Amino acid sequence: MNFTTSEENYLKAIFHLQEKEGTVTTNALAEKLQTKPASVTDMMKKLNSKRLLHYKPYYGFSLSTEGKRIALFIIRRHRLWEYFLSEKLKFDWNEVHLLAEELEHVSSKQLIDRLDKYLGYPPFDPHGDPIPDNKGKIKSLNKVSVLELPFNHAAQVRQVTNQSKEMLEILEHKNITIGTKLEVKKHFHFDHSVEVKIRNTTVTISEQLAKNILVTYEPQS
Amino acid sequence: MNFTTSEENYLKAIFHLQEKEGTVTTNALAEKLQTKPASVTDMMKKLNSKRLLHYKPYYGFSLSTEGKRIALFIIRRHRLWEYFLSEKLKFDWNEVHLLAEELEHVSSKQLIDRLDKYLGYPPFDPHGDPIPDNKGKIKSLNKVSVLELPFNHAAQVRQVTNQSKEMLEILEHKNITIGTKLEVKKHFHFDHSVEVKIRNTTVTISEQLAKNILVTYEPQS
DNA sequence: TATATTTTTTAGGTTTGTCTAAATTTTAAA
DNA sequence: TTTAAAATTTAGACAAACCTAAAAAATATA
Repeated sequence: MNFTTSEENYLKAIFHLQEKEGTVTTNALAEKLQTKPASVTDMMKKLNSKRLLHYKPYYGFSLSTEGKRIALFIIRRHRLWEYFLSEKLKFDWNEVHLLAEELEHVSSKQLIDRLDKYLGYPPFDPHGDPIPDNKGKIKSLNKVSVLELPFNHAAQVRQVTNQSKEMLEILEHKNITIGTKLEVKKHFHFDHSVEVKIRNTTVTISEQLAKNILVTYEPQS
Repeated sequence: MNFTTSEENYLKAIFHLQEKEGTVTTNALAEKLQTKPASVTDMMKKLNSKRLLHYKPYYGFSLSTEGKRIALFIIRRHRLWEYFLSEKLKFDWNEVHLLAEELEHVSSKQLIDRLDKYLGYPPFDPHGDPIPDNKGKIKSLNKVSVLELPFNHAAQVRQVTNQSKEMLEILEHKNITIGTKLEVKKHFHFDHSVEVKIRNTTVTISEQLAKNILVTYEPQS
């Protein structure tokens, strides 16, 4: 089955909202897709008739198994292109999203599988988000914020939950990016700031910042 | 200015027909784009009003300077993606066209310029067709068919004008592909077949085949 | 619980790119 | 040069994906 760009964008948006908020409402979806609630309702009827979601007027909607499966493949395409743009074409990891948004709708399975192979089957995209494999499976990591990280554990930055300009500015200044390795050394109880060791230097990070930096680490066995 | 996928396909098709046949007719364009003459007329009006072509009802049409400029950029995108698919993702050079047809409509100039750089500024695509540079300039080669090639000149296969299944079959069998180096040794007057040296072996090629294989060579200085 | 507010849907309209069938113009043939 | 055939355009419709304004349903508030 083939889907239009618009259908794909709806499926992807529903998937993300479902994942993040638990539920999806007509208004939230309209907001996310920069469109009007009435247009969302139109599309819900269409996707419902294609059995990609469960929908009852006024009762809300959610992706069907098939809808989820397709959303995961769209996300796979998106994240592989993001990886390509960042790794091969040397785009900054915060520039790749919009371009991948367009490339993801080229849907040849063979193309994507070969791209995957060419890139060396990367499990995570440049933002630290997992890339579904060619069966739609995602390798999920146990991510915690720097705030929750225990002392003296080697950890690696995986994701930045707030991507405002201000946030990116401070990250750039402190030279923290996806993949950066760090270790928490100390908590200051006065303002809840955190002292962190990065590449043999020590920096202090505010509570707000620490909260928005997600890392992975190996819990002591 | 930004154009729809449909507009871009029309511009590209007109450019190719103009180049190959000299003129473009409504029917020929409809045939090429697998659509109906009435639809072509509709689009001609639209492109005319955008000043991308010169159009007078019943009198025919041709690309304006601006239309040509844009067509060349679309062709640039198409051929760079073809090169990428063939060179990096290891698709066969006769499989890349359809995929490039989709990728070419992702129109970010920055993306294409970086792709170009990443690929090493290739001047020719896997079919031997020239890739316009980032100013729309194409490096044109003096191509001749194997039939017209003088004796004992090292030449290189650049293009195959007939791409039927039958043609590709015989090329594959004889191990001739874009980039293959060859030299003409002899003409047989009886059936106009040509004896050609390829990689230290000698093969005979029929007149029809020789006519459809275009090569470049350095004329004796 | 009745009323006000918010959310969602319906009704009807627009644009883009397509179509078929009919009309018009050009070109070819008698 | 008149007629027949072919090419092209016009007229009117349709599907997809939007929109606005109004109606209906659900939720929150007095």
